[in-house]
Amino acid sequence: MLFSKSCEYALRATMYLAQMESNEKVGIKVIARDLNIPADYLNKVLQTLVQQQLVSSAKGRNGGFYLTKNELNKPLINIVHAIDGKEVFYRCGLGIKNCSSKKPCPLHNDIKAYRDNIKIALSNNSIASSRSQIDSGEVFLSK
Amino acid sequence: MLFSKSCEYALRATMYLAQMESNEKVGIKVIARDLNIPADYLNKVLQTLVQQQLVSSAKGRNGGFYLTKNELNKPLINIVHAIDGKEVFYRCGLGIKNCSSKKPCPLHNDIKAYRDNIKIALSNNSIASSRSQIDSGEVFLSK
DNA sequence: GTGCTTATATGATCTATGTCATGTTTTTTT
DNA sequence: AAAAAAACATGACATAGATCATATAAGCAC
Repeated sequence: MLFSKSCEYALRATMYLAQMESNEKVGIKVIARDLNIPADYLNKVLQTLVQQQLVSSAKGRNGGFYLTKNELNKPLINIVHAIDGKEVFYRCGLGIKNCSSKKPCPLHNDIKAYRDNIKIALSNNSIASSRSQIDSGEVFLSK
Repeated sequence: MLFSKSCEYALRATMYLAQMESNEKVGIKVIARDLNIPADYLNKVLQTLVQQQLVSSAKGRNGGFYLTKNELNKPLINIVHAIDGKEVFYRCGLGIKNCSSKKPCPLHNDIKAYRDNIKIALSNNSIASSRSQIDSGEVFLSK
């Protein structure tokens, strides 16, 4: 439970969109079905991403969600920041207010080391970079 | 937010009790004040630990919570298992049902490494082991 | 044994998160 | 221009987690 459910949905949907051909729009129902996520809820999450200009959308017939080239090149961590904020990577694992590297809690170093790891991975990998991994069957977004 | 708040409280309270002299009982109000946790809520959490025989308690005047030698030697991970269950260490970071090492999600490997390490640290360190670190001022449980 | 102090048990309330439902606006098609 | 299809916006509802509150039971001191 590192990320909120909204954030998990956001990451999966974004990676899903990254698999599409450039500018191919996908309707919310299709995304929701493919990823096994409640459509109305995912809709709400994606709206937030659209507002933050991390995902694009088009209304009307044949409309849907899609990623521009510019958006594809943004790091995945932007999605996390948009939904869960930056705090997820810094909050003390024991909930201690003044926990820091100078005054660490007993779990601080272990938790920091590996949270940093995820943070770096999400910062270095663009949204687009997940595409090749998924295409090759190396990793999966659903069964 | 790796652990639930209840679990954070449980870990902190247990480490706190580990600092006491053998068999010294501490009332809930004192623990709650020192750790800056709502007393009634912490009370509930500690009751669970008592039921699971991870913490001991005594009723009546001069009663309170304490740790036996046997309890001091148990690994910290028992606390996590008692409150949050074993699942915390295994649930997919993107909430994908069938995520596994054989069919990993894009974040699987990064998250796995992160959590395994914490799991190992909590498994290898006994409740008592936190005492020396805290005594020496190396780590802290509150400001 | 009486009274006080403490844990124990239970449940009510609050809050945040997640889900569902409805209506509105925009765009395309005919 | 009308109709349909889609995102957009808003709010109601459900659930779980966290907090607060009250009553009960057990043990100690005198």
